Amino acid sequence: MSLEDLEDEGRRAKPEPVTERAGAYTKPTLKTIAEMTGLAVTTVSRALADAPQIALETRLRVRQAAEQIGYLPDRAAQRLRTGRTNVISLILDPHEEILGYATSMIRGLTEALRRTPYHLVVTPHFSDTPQIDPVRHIMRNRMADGIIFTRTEPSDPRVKLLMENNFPFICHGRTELATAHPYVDYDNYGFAYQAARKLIDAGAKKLSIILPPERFTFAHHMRHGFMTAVREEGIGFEIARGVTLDSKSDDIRDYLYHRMGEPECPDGFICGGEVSALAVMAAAYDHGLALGKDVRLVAKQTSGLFDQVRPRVETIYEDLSEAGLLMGRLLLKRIAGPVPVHELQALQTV
Amino acid sequence: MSLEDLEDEGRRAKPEPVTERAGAYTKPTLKTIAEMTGLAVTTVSRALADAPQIALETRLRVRQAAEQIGYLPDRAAQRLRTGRTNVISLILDPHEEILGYATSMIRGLTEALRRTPYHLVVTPHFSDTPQIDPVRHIMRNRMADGIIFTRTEPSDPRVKLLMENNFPFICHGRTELATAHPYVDYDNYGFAYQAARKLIDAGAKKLSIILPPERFTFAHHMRHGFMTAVREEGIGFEIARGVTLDSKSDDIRDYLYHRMGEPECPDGFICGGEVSALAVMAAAYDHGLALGKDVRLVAKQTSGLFDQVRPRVETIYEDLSEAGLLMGRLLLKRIAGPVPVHELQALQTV
DNA sequence: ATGGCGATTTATAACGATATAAACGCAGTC
DNA sequence: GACTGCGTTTATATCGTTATAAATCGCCAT
Repeated sequence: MSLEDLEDEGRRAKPEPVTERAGAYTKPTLKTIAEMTGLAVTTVSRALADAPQIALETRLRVRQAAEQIGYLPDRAAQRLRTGRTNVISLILDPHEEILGYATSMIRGLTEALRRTPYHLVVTPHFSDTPQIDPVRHIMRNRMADGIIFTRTEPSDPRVKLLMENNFPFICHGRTELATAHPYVDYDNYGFAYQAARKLIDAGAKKLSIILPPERFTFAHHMRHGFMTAVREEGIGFEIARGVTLDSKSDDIRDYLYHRMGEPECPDGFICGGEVSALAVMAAAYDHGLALGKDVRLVAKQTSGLFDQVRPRVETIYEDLSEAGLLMGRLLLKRIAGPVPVHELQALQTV
Repeated sequence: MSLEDLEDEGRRAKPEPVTERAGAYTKPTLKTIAEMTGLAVTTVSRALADAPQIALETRLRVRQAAEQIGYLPDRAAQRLRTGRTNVISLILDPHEEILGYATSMIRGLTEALRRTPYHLVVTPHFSDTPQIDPVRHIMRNRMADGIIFTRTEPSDPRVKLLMENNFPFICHGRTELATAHPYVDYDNYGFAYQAARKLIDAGAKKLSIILPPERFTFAHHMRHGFMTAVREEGIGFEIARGVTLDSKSDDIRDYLYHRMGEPECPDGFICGGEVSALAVMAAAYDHGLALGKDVRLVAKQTSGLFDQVRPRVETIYEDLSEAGLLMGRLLLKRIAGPVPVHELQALQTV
């Protein structure tokens, strides 16, 4: 159905074109349908909501009329009246350079929101203000029906605030709070554990891991998995000092280059991110060290990037797109009504 | 100011707590301020709009009261009344795997929208429906005040539709339409031209370029820049057949691997994307060809990725974050009022 | 006929903001 | 004292939707 058809329908429906400018396209509303069918606006509204008090025949007639003129409810009006926004807010730190991290998640989220009335609004969180500000803002001003955020901390104030106010949300990552809360997380313990075992199996004698910043819960998970593996094997290890996965990639490379020139340097590296893995490779290359022989590497893979990286690097995959999908689905479920918390938790395994 | 303070203010303002549940936080509205100041709702509205008919003293008093209770206008109500949505819609194809492409642009966009009342809404366009659908939908249902989209085509129907309806938009990339339209674009002609010259200067004897899909305008620009350079130098060349920058990276690598095993293979490659550049490197590696000696490469860089890639690769930078910033600024300017089209065009130079 | 009942439809008010036109108070003028 | 004009404030209506209560209808029992 073309735009022109719709205009025609709109005009035909209005018997008295009083103030209507010729050719002006007027958006169909409930009133339009009411005039078409000779019913009251209220009836049309109820009919479209499929209320059982409205005669079945009327409901069908109304639905048909609505379809004919391509009626879509006005979101602003619905929102004003009902208080529901039909918006899911994704809080993103636009300074995060994390390669494709957000993109993958957005892909999964939009997939989950497909064919629902929900829109995805990206709410930036600029790091010069407290993390909790956008959350408070969204809650206080009813900017969304649900919130999604990432980079969860052990005693994350955002989680506390949202739980206290019973506001629907899903976060990427877990807290260490006593009360259970909704989340989608990746098993970073398992990642680090498996990565360490792979390196050991391949013959590495001393392991090193570059961790996320300490303030994030998943840094602890990774460390724990790493420590468990090295302790089990009684192998040498160290944890990269002064740099994290959030450091500028040049800084990571500089650190590694420096470290590789020192005695007792590790020969097995674990990287929780693709860019830092490339930095390891660059540092080794600049030292003339052979990857897979002098130095070994296991990286977390979140995109197709490492399929093209040579020499080939062992990777463990984290599906961020699926994480987004899960977060979207769980959030919609939570918004629809009260759900036991454990049904709103998902852990992606290695 | 804490949430509790706000509640207190809210209650203090209401002299008769009739239906108000104790402790329930009620969002401040114009009415709240009206009751606080003893003015009419209309006056408060006009005062906050800084209308000159309202006495300066009143304006100040109202503004102070608003600040005190942390008043923020209800977007749904404003939208319903004024028809303005305060929303910028970014149309994204969530199936695009383009690494960080969207993220960079979103970063720039959110920066441009910062401290404005505008929100960024990501509108997915699933490739199983016509490209124009989301545009039409946004226009017909007034879902946004302005639209941003990417991957512009020579006679892009989206541009036509938006121009016909005088709807504010900026697209990333240009059309070849007769009528000028707003855009932000990167000089891909210059990119390909410079890339070719770099390769020739480095001693390459036969050049190859991997182009974007033909339907996008920037594919033509790239080809043109490429052809101009090779013609000027009278050097051998070819254009990758059967694969584009949108192909799966494995397919690109397979194509290149195959090509590198044939006679008269190019020894200089131009890649308009980071993943495809890695694919070139992988193919060369798998053949045992030395990069920078047997095979040369110039890549377009849109992230910090290639700073860590070894051996070092010559790159030309495209600032997508800046593109997003520009698009945001220009769109806001356009929304604010009519602007000559040439003031809404920006070309990022190489 | 009268009342009551179930099934269906409708009128009214409200959400929170703003555009429009009207009203108000107070000066100065005739 | 009535009139005009100015600066300021306010009442009213409206955007499109929906929750609530009220109204209408036919039909059956009284």
